[in-house]
Amino acid sequence: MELSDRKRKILAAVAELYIATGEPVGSKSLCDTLDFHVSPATVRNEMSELSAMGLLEQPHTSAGRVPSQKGYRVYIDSLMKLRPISPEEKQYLDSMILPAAYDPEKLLEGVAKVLASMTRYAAVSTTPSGEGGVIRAVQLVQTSRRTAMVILMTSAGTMKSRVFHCDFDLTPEILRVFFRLLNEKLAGVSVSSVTPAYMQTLAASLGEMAMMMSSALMAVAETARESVRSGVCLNGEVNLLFYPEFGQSEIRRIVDFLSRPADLCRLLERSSSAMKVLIGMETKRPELQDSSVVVSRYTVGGRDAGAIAVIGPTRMNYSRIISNMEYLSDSVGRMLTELMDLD
Amino acid sequence: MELSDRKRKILAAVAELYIATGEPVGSKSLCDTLDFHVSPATVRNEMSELSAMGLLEQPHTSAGRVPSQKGYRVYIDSLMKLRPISPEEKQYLDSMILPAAYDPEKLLEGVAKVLASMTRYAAVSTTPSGEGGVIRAVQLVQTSRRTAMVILMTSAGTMKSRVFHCDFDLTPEILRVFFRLLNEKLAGVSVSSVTPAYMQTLAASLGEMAMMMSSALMAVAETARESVRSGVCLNGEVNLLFYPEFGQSEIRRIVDFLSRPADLCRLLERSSSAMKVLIGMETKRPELQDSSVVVSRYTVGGRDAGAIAVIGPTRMNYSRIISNMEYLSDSVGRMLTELMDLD
DNA sequence: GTTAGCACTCTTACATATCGAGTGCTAATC
DNA sequence: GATTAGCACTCGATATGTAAGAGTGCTAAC
Repeated sequence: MELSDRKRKILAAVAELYIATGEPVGSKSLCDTLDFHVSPATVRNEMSELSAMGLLEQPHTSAGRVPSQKGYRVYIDSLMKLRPISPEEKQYLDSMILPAAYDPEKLLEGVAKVLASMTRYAAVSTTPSGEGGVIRAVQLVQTSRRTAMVILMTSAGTMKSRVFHCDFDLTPEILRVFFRLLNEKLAGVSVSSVTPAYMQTLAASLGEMAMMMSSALMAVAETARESVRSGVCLNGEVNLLFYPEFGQSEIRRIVDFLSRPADLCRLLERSSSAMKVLIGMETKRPELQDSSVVVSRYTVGGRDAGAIAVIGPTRMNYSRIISNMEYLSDSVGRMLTELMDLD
Repeated sequence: MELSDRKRKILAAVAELYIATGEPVGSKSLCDTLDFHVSPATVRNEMSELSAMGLLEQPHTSAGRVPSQKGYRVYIDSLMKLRPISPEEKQYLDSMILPAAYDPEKLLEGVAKVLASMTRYAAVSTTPSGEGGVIRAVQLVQTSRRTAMVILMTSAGTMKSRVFHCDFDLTPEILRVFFRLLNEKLAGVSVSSVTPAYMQTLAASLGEMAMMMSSALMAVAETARESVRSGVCLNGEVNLLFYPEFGQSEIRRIVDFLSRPADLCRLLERSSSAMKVLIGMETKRPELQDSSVVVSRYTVGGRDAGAIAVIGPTRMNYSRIISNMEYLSDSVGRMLTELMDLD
């Protein structure tokens, strides 16, 4: 179905006005915002046709129009003008994420936080998964008399740490021996294969040394497990309170959904395009039928690695969100790529 | 003012019934729960007197009674029976915090999370502050070709890490030299004195070495700064949505308050007793006039170090919360004390 | 001191009336 | 043929009125 130029302008104006105010848009107020002169009656005729085409809908007969999901789709895909990110926004985003730039986990946590505070919606980020990568190095540092930290780096750019405790006093000597041993045995090994069972067999081959360091071995297994899983950071759920279209019960349902990492991850799954907008039921989740999700995937070293996303009401400021997210996922990708130093 | 035994029982019953149901309690339903027989009329007379004493109040004339802030105070201070924590609860709490037992930050984060999920209220925890402590050790570990992690441990039991980036390739040799240097210069130095300015003067004394490692020096200053500050972990704000006495606007006000770490910290400030219950306006915060806060401070090595807290409606299940929190703050204190190995 | 009885109060729910925003349709106009 | 003014109509929002019900306080009897 063709859309006349005027219809396109009207649809865009309805979308933008509704996004800005949250009120259904009537023919009269719409006329004021159009850049060409027509009477409300004409606008009414056009809107009536847009309704017939399924692009606009009315909450009730005597109310103004609101974009339908299909309407949003058209608006986003072909009408919306992407407002490029402003220098101030850029600077703000940079200042918030740069301090954690070299620690993937902290970085993605920071990204979720800044995204939530900037957009005033709920934000999610996933840390890159080490799946498919191999262990690049294991570090071992004493942190107190009987505790030490294991740090495990993978070729996929992940870095996980864990502190463990021993029943005897650690010495630099012990740590050095164990460090050499760990790296000998594990460097180059695929992360996913380092399960507790694998560590068990490794332990068996170590003789009495293994007994001493069983907690360390378990800590390594644990970091490996965490490296494989991609972590999910959630932030700003409470921002949803600020949108009157969400009642308490809706927010509860949404928040409940967001608190289930598995479901959340499925929502962010990789797709053909880096940027994806899911409107209402396009999410295929009844909990999100009145929400939209903007997902932007980032790449590390040219490979898809994780995603950042924003969840808010369908009446979302897509143009602003998208430009901010493009910048952020780009930054994240660059930072993490730099960390990998594949060279 | 003396309270007859019967009045005490009635006040306690009103409090408990109201806490359980959220509905103002009337004389009739109250009669059913009392363990002695009196008629509703008698109960009414007693309740009327309790109202006159300011221990109960009525939302409106034709409604049941609700404990006043003073009423809750009396209930908590002298009527409430502390239900000891159950083995199942203990096990659940342990299972959630043990994995992170040896990392103060992760531990307190975990505590806030488990506290929120267990109580269904909002939960806060503060990480121990290193203020007044001295630097015990600085560790330096390579994490990739051009990045390394600084880990700073203090005598107060804090441990902070940060990854930094260099413009040249790091070698074990460089790190070893720099490690020795850092520990020579910083071990035993008071954490609070390690400001960026301090690092500047330190750098000056290092000659060309300093130029190379300025990012490392800044990272150390940064970890020192973070060690001094006690971090605040917030969790479960959205749980407040489940209490009908909070409307959207109240929740918004509360959440807004909770998002200001400085204000939040003031609320948790140390006090004479380890466990403190603040009811409504006792918090001295208008945002929390309908909320209660239960604060439990934990000690590390015998010294007050931080706090965990729960924020919920005044109609809070104090008895359960308090016993859970006692156990948790005790566990945290013990774990962190073990970490310090002051010996 | 306790209790039954009753009038009174106040909230809640439901029905009814009114107002107004916004529409769709028709007929006149450009 | 497209545009517009005019107007009847719809339906939500708001206000008002009534009835039901929960719970009280008071009085008088036990």
